[in-house]
Amino acid sequence: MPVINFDSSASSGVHAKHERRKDARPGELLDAALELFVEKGYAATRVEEVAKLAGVSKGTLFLYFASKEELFKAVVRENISGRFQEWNTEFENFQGNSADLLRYCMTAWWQRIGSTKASGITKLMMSEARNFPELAVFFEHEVIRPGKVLMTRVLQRGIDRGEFRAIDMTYGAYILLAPMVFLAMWKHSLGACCDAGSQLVPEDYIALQVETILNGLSIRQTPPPLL
Amino acid sequence: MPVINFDSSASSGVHAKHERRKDARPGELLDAALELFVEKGYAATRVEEVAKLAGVSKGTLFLYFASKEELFKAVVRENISGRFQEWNTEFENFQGNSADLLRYCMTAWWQRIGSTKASGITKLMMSEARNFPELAVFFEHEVIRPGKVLMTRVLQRGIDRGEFRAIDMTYGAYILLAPMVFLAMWKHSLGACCDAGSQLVPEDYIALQVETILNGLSIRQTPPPLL
Amino acid sequence: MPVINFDSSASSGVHAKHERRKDARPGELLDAALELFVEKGYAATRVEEVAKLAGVSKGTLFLYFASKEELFKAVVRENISGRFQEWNTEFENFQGNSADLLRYCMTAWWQRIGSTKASGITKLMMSEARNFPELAVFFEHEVIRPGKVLMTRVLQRGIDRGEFRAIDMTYGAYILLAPMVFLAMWKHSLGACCDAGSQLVPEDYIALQVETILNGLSIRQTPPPLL
Amino acid sequence: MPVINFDSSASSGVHAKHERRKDARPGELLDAALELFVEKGYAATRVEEVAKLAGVSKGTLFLYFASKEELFKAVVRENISGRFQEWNTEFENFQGNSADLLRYCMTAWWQRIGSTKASGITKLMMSEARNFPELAVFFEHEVIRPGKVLMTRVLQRGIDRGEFRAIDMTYGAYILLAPMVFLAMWKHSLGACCDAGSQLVPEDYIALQVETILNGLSIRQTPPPLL
DNA sequence: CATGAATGAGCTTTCATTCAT
DNA sequence: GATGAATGAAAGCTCATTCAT
Repeated sequence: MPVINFDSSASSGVHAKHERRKDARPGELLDAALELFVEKGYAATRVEEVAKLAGVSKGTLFLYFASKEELFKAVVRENISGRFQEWNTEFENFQGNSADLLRYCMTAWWQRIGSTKASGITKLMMSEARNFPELAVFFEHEVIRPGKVLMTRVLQRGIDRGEFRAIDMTYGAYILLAPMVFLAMWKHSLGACCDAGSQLVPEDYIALQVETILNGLSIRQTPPPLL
Repeated sequence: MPVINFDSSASSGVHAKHERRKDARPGELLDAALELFVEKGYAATRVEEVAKLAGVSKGTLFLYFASKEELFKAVVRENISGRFQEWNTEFENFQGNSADLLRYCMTAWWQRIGSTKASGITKLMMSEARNFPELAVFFEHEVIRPGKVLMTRVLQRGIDRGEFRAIDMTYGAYILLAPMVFLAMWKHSLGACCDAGSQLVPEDYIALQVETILNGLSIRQTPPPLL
Repeated sequence: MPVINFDSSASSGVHAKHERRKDARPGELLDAALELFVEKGYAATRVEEVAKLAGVSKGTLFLYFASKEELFKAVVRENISGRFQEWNTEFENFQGNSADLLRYCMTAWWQRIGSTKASGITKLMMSEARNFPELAVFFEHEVIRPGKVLMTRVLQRGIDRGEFRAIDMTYGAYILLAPMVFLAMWKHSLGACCDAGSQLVPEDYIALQVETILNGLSIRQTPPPLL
Repeated sequence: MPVINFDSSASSGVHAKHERRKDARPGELLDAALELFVEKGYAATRVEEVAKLAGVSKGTLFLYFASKEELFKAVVRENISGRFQEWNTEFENFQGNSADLLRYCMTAWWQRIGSTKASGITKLMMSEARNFPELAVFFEHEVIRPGKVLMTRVLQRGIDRGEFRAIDMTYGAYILLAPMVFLAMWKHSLGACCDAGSQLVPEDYIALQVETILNGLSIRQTPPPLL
């Protein structure tokens, strides 16, 4: 049995593994999976690499996650979709005016998602949705839809309170989503490998987008006629 | 690396099609590759499919392009080129006010890029840049940078003429780029495979974004204080 | 090979069940293994399923049986045993004519073997004997040979008493064995998964086979000339 | 490139394969597949082994057969189901009496199927149908059903011409099928690995079964009363 | 005694690339 | 030039078996 063990002076010649605690396994695997999915994308990430990064064997990964697809879904649930409840609560308890709420939304998004690996998941889904329709449907249900609902409620709150002008709510949410999704994409694509990336300071970009949007939603403005 | 570059033989950016059968081969392969790369992305496109769509055998493809990667580079070279010269000229000759110019920019982008396969290349580059750093640099130089310059000039024109308020020009261009890139991504990802996609009518989305941006750039607005 | 053989501890062929919890373990494992081996065959049965059905962990199974193969052998040892003694006694005590004896044989076979899990072992052995030559030899000695002997005695009784015509006894037993083995196979293969299976009512099939065989063994018939 | 080539004094160091004619490939693969499927069963046969036996690589097999399942289906079509047309024609053109027809059927079956590897396919299907339901359905449609129809027609011909007594046709075909299927099973299971196997001379077994069945179908016999 | 987390060889299938024709 | 048969290194996933607890 030519097993080479670098870890320790294992008592016997036979494999001496089983070294870690089982409770931590799923979390370690999810961390490793997030890391690699964000770095390489879904298709290009090998489950064996995920396992290796988590310090376990290929088989162990499948002990905790039934398939690569389920692993990915768990990563999404862990890092994104599970948080909407908290965010909805924050929204409902928010006391300030709607401009401040909108500012808070976007800066909080940056701090909690945009600046973390979680934003890489958004990038990944936009990149690979077409080749993995089941994942796309899952992501749409778990992330896009609740995200759109929340953004719509933020805008509607402003309109209802007379703070924002009444825009078409069909696409209203995209006014807020587009800058965030763009930033997530940018950060994990061109921004991650070109000099150009260093030219975009996310906090400043967010601040500019927020203020322009707020100005754009201002009720004091008579909108110019369409083309 | 026996890479054949067709740019040199084509006098202008718009290359001549429908030449004699033999000489048309590489062009047909590039067309087929564009079609499939846009539809499925780089990694998920199989060279055999490209060859079949071009009506040749797999072996023939490798006669013209040393590898899948070289094929991809050739596609980018062929399709992303001197369009900015034309657009810069249009910009310089534009007679109307800056609001109309901005409207024109975004609707023209949709008609010429967003609604065509060209937007698929943008999507693909944002998706796979990290796995192809060389291509990312190439794309940044050839597309992103001139695009940013043009958008910046549009905004600066408005500020200089007293039509837009003076915003920070470092990231100003992204106010216009983010909605366009987001739309290109959306169209080729979640919009292409989820029900949610059918809810986004590009022309309406563009119109709302334009008007909100214009309102946001309005000088009549005293911006609300930052958080 | 720490193989545990429970045959020696069981006084007779019918072993005592429902002992104390601890001692019942191996028996529960054997029952579960019989169930699953019959249902899915040897190769397709997973040891984890056997353990789960027996209500123990995978590790426990390997505590009692050195390997999957040893488990299988134990199942065969446990379930194929001294039934022939009983049957031979029944044969010797049978009072009626040989046609009725033959009828009795085949209907009793169906009731005691054909319609029970025991027929699944016959099916499994016929299916996987080639991959387990040792087991095949064992099965031939313990089951096939005594069965053939018994069938031969039934036929010989009829011939000796002038009830059946004198056929070649070398293969005579197969006239009775073939329909039974075919039914056992059919029931556990195509009959278990195709519509065709529902068309075969075992009792009717047996009845028709019996009567045709009896007619075929009739002495009143001048056999037609061979080809 | 440590490729070892024993076949020839290959001109260069790079792999020198492509040595065989392409038209023979599918046939060679089907032969190899038949060989191994019959020897080891469906599940236990590795496609790589099939390829190796055919003298090609794993990838080449998938060039001709989309999957292991399709390979198996092709083997069945090649060796069994494609022959029913011929057999039906033989049946329709048969001029002799029905006893001779029945004799001809079973001896021809032995010569063409029973004594060849094709009988191994029947054994395989009876063994693994339950674990591969799709294959079972396929086999039922392609082999079992037409076989049953043909056997039924043989019996019906005899009854219609007043040569056989009128038995229940629901299971009549099984009177002929059971001895043949039993023989196929026996030959490829216990008969292939036990001494017992050598005791069964197929031609004699077939002859005895045929004559007993013919006698059993005789109209001159008043059937004994059922139990 | 009993557990079940962990292993890793092995399976079917894919696909960029090669090269004799 | 052009072909397409052939390759073989991976990939995702399974499961009998081990062993620290």
